Amino acid sequence: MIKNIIKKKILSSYNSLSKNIELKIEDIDISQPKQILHGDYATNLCMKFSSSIKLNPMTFAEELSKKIINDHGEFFNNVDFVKPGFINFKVKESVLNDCLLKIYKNKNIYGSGDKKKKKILVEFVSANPTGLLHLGHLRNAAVGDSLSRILRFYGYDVQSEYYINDFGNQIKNLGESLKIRIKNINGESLKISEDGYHGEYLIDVANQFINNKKNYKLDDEDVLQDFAKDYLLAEIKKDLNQININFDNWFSEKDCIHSNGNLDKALELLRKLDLLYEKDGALWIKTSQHGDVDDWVLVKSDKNPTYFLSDIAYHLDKISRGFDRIINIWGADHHSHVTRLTSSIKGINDEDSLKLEFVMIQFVRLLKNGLDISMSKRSGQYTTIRDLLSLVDKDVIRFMMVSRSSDTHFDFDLDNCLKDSDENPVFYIQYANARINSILKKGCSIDLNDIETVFLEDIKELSLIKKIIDFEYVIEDSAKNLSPHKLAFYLQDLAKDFHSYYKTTKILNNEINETKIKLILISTIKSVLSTGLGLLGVSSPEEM
RNA sequence: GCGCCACUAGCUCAGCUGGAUAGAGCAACGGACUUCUAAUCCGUAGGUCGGGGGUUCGAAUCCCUCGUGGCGUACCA
Repeated sequence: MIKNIIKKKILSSYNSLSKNIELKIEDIDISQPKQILHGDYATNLCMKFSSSIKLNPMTFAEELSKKIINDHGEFFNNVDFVKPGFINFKVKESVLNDCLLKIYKNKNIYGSGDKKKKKILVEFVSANPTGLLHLGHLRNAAVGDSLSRILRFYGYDVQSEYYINDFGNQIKNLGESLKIRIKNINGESLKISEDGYHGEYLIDVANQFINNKKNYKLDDEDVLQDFAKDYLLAEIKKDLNQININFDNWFSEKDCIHSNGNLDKALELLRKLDLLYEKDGALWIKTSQHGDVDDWVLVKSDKNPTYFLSDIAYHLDKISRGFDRIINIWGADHHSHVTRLTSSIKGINDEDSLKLEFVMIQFVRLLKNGLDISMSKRSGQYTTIRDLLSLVDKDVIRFMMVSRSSDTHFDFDLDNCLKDSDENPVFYIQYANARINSILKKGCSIDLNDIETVFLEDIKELSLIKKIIDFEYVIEDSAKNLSPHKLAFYLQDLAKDFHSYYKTTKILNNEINETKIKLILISTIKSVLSTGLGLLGVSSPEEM
């Protein structure tokens, strides 16, 4: 809002200088200086365009800044030009106050973007239904869900989707492993094969199977597979639900790809485009023609399709559903699949390949007492989400998992998260929210509806208003860069500024008008905090 | 070998679509509770942005190169 207003003012002043180059509003960048003495906002316009305008940056900045302050004195307190050619803006206090009041009156929707009329599909987690979700899936889940929420809030029509790999070798192995567990319970001493599933959870599944399927026989593979898959999928949903994640779509590979003839359709399409060839009895795709270093097998010499063929068919299905953008959130261990898939789609339709976007999630390690406990010693399996939930609050888990850039490795330190103090940023933010709530409750008899103007001039209050104004840009930044961690950092900043303000300023005091205005300020902060936390899937308790 | 990601304060990390004196939290040190929640605040200290080159008015940011670590590199999924 405010940045756009500034851009327009710069542009109108620039235009009246009649230079040889025409500037567009997109050419103007507004940044926020780190140093307070540089003002509230700044632009590098004069350095950026000095050469094309054929003026020394400082001369240009001097001319333009003088013109701006002359034209728009009602908006700016001050417009400075400084070396090496920045123009710094100090916005009038009344402008900031007007912003605050406007935001307060729209606080329920503040920060949300205009409707974009674009559909986005965000696919994430998509763990095989052959076991419980573990640490490796957790960061993916948190990032995917937060991102979906942020993009939706920013104005996109977003659908979240979980792709269920319920077809192929893994499921076959699952069924066989279950069979052995059932036989074990019945007294047969058999061992699960090396590529089977050794986790103890299958013992539970086996017991359930025995109880639910009276007179069962173990010769029907499908029955065993389906039972195990359905059981584990239900457990996965349960765990996701625990951390506040609910998918819009659950997409079954078996039902929506294999049973629908989508594999053949994909092959037919690829064949028509001359992207296939046979070698050594297998069917290959010419991905190397469209950016990959290698070609890949789609149908093995034993005539079974590879996973990659299903993946292509799946993405063709996504595309056919009319999404403008298709975002895949994948573990970094799958990064080699990115080129493979985009090359395939590029071969089919280059424009479609542009719709594919990827967020790669680097590994998380779980630390306790400085030691890596990602892998449970007892079972040799990764720590499950369920195990983690028994140790750490779900809000802390959700927040911590999006508190770092996705493409950096992340050590999740349990010791810090178990403390209810400074080291735990989630409590810090929630505490700010709770503190505000406490004041609002105490002052609930005060009517704020009759306030028509606010006038705050304390430096802390003004910088809080600016911080609130930032929220809109943080959402934009997070959405455009697919980076929920930017929001996480912002919320910590805002909470910090509030705590500091709280310490030095009495909100409820004898001066009723002043109290009202301060209440408007903190109530807006509370609203931003809880909106922001909500976008990260974190709750905002009213009391702590 | 090749590819992807990372390397910034003691630790964990922001900043990377080039901008002003490189930031935050924790840890360390020193302060603040007759106060709307001290789960808080204020202050001090802490840096060769992995090394080296280049690009330009300007590089943590872009390019090249080397090093270190993680992850990939299937007719598995």
